[in-house]
Amino acid sequence: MRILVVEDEANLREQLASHLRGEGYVVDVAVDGEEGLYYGSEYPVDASVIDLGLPKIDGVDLIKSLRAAKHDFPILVLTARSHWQDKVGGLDAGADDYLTKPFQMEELVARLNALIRRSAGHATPVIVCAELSLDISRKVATLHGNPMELTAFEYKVLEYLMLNQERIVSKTELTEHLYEQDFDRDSNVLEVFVGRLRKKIAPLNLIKTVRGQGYRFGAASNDI
Amino acid sequence: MRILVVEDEANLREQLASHLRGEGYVVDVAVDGEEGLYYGSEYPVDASVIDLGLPKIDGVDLIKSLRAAKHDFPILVLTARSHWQDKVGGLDAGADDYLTKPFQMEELVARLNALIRRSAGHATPVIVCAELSLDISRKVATLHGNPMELTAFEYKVLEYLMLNQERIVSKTELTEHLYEQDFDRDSNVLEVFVGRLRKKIAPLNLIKTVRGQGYRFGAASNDI
DNA sequence: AAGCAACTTCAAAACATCTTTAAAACGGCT
DNA sequence: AGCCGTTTTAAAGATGTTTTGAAGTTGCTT
Repeated sequence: MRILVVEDEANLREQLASHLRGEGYVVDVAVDGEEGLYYGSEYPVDASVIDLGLPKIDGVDLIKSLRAAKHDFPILVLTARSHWQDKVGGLDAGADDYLTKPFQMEELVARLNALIRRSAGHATPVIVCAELSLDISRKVATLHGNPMELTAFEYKVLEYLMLNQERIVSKTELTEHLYEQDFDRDSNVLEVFVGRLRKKIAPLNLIKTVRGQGYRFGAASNDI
Repeated sequence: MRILVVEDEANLREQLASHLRGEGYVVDVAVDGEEGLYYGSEYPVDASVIDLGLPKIDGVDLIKSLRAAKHDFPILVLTARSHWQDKVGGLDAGADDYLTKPFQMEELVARLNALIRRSAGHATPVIVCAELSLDISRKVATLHGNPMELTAFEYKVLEYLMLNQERIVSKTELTEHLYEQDFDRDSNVLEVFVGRLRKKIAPLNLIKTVRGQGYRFGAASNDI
């Protein structure tokens, strides 16, 4: 999952970036509203953390611009406690949630997780498909009731596919959401991971290949 | 479908070309306005992506020249965000849509798809003919309500025929729009594909042969 | 009936995807 | 820091599907 962080204060920015990377997210960082708008338009971000007090373009204006440009990824705004009233402006502009500084990283991660999950159309933190279920908040997959042994990357691939189930997800889309930008276009890593996932969830045939287009996760037997 | 890309910046040009090819388009690339005018006049392009800031002939002038030469394929212009006012000049010159840089490839592809479809005279993304319907945006054909299993090329042929339904489409026209320029003139590939399509949509007789001229797609029983 | 255009069938070539393997990178540990 | 086990990546070969070329058949048209 790709997160855009827009924060001018260097310290907090680095802390956010490194913590989110540690959680397994791909992170783009922007130091001001202008850069934020650029990254938001250029990359397929899944969610964003935006500080309201920003140079060049103010946080509220950034959110308005992003929404005007039809970018509908979830936005979590950060406000200083002394300006907590600002949050109303942020939510009005199109943000989805807010957090007043200072805050706990755990809480930010939890909220971000929830936002991403809901924006993919899942109300609950557990996605179930046949005998396989995925607990997004705990980052655990369960097969036939037993927790699966997945590596970090296997989990990420499975999570992305399950969050977008029944939809064809191209390899390009997967790499864009799961890797930092400089990624070798003609590598076969994803095929290897899909292969491993298939082996682990066998005999369930939940990950279908749509030749020339990508993969589609789902229990549906009929093609699309 | 044949797309003309006119973009001077090498990086973006290659990205555009490879992404569009990945989407199944035939792509001609031009590095400046002069080349753009040449390709636009020489090849039967279905749509074009033109950057406004171009060497030799400026994007706006290129569009004017193309329109003056009665080329009426849809044009999508790209403008830098800092010169967003340019888009007005582009649209005035005869462009059909615009996108400010930076943008996401998915959006460009979606807009291009819509432009091509509308220029063929279809307002909605789903073309229906008898029991057969084609969803251009999802690239899926449906027969009697069931999704059809079409290979990439079968789909392309069907799409071209359905977009130009009731009109006689020659084999030359099909090859020019569906293949890169170096194509063996006396191959019978198209006959093979039309044969396969007919078999798959049988018993519907929607693809008629007009001997000596080409194929005509449509439910109409009377000849033209 | 001859000539030509279009159709059908089949197999080779080209291509995308999958599998396997091993090397490289990483993380935790002393 | 250096070692060891694990995870990720690269590479190469196997498999399966799609596309193409070729040869033969059908069937209009004159």
